[in-house]
Amino acid sequence: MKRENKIYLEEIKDMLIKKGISPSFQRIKIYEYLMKNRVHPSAERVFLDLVGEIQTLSRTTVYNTLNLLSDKGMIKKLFIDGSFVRFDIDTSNHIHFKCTKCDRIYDIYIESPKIMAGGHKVQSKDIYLYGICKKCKEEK
Amino acid sequence: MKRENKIYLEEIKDMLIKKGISPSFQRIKIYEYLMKNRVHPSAERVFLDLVGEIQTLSRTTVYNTLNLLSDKGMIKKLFIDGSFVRFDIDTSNHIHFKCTKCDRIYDIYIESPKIMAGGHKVQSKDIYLYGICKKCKEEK
DNA sequence: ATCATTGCAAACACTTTGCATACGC
DNA sequence: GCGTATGCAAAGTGTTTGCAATGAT
Repeated sequence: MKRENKIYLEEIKDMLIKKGISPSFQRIKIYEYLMKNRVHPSAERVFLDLVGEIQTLSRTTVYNTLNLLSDKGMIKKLFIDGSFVRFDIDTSNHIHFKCTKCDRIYDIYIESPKIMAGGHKVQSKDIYLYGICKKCKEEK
Repeated sequence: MKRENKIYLEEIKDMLIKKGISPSFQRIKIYEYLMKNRVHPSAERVFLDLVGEIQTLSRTTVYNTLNLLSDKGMIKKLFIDGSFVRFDIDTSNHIHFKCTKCDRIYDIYIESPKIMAGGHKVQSKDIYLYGICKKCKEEK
């Protein structure tokens, strides 16, 4: 178990290096957090959940790291909330559904619709769905 | 010309009343601005462009009005920019393309793709495309 | 010893809130 | 005259920046 985790961390280290990011303790832990908590957390969420374990952690480092990972294409920023950014460790081609009741965000894997953009060169595409999720529907 | 504009303003007045919004001078002018400037402006943009004409206008009123119009479904908030909200007077079903070079936003009218959301109840859908627009491509 | 990363505090940008003034019916 | 809209200033959020201290090689 402990050994498994160690391997995990080594893998993260290698991924960071491969992207040209020096694998500091904080950066590894932040990336690990995103791997283990696939809830599209905000920077604040990452900070609050990690600061217990890493008491000296600062928001600055969290923001810096998340921006760095995003710039290097290791994570993706989601603008699904209007007032703050969420981060997605899954950079593969998928879309998001946000439940307006419980605020959970779900990954939806569909083959992305081909959209003609009237002569503009499309480089990326964000699709956000909003509504009531399965779980909330059933609870109702 | 002047007469035409008058009619315009009367129509806006009626639309506001129909939605249960009392048609104050500022509200009419803000809505009129959005009708005439279909560039998906930010609140700040609306404020800066109108404060020349209406010297006493305040940002508060602009924000209040835009939120009110949005709550009543007369305009739509766009979260295409991450750090600030843009407003779209066209609430019909369409999507947006943002040029990452000139920051212009284009409306794209397509028949909206039907997206299955794994059992969740989808109530609304935002599709944002990013890339280089026709104009910027040609200038290059 | 050098260079990069961290973390604090302050600054920032966008938006909302509290409240007194002014306006419209 | 009464209720509502306005507008100022202040507060609130989420994020970035400047810079000194720390850490890694």
